[in-house]
Amino acid sequence: MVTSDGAPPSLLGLSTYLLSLTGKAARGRLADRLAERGLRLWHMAVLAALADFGPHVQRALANRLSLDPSDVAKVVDELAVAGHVDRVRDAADRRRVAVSLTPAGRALLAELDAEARRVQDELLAPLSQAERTELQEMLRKVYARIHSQTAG
Amino acid sequence: MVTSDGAPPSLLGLSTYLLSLTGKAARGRLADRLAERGLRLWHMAVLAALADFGPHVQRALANRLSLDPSDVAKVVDELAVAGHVDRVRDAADRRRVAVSLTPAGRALLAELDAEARRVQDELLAPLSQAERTELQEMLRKVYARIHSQTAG
DNA sequence: CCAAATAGTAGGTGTGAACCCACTATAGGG
DNA sequence: CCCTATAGTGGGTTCACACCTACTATTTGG
Repeated sequence: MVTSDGAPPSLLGLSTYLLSLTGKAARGRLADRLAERGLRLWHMAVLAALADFGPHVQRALANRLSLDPSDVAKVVDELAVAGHVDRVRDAADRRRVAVSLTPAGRALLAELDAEARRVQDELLAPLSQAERTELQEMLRKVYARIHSQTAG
Repeated sequence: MVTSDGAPPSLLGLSTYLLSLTGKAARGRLADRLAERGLRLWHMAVLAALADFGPHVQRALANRLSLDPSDVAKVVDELAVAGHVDRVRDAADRRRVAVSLTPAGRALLAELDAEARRVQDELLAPLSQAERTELQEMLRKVYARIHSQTAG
């Protein structure tokens, strides 16, 4: 009867599985940091979208982040209550709500970004700088494919 | 007001985030395939552990897979009902239950492995063979670190 | 000017995952 | 022989996430 530990090699031979394990670790650690501030990953994603592209109508946020509009409403609401984003009703089309970053939101995002980089340093510690760059590039390629498939 | 789509670059610049996105995609696709057979990832993990290391006492499975013993019981129960594993009460220590693969279970695992490789080919399509090998190695290193940290 | 489409929102559903506790059966040490 | 530890198990909790539906307010096209 086996008592030794260690994950099954036949699973670790599958990049799919390895990717899902490391992804889970990355997600989990990042989520933990965010949870300390009462936030979830989507809060950070929304802040990042606003920082990168400026104010969005909620519908646009939903499209960009591939998140359900009703879930966007909830996330935005929480961010607004906390003072990290502003919501202003569009005067021309009163159905629309423009969401924009507040200075507090921008500052928060900077902190979250720093946290994420700390998680990253910790997670990718066994990799050289060159390897990290390579990994980043490969993941980008893979992500681009996933994303285009999802969109198309 | 922004209307274009595409994820925020500031997120895609974080390997942590990319890893979590690609990991989610990998996990999701694999889980979908498994779901078609009424299985979840843990079922596959248990089958793989048994195939790689032979029969386990449930406690040992729990340790190896870092899964709660009570959850192991549930997964093993489902596999046993489906005829993929055998459970036999240890004669020497009647508290223990030895779990082993049945031929059906071994066959199932082979199919699941093939599915996983198909998912992998699809997911890693944008990468060359050399890159896939590199990715695999890097992920292994990262995983090894995660695993040792969790264990220690 | 009305019908249809659209933006936002409230509320609810189902699922996987990660835990936790209590309980039974059994074993083993003092 | 009893006390404690251990294996397995059933049951329940909490959480994030992905969805879906119904409804209001508003705009727009015919």
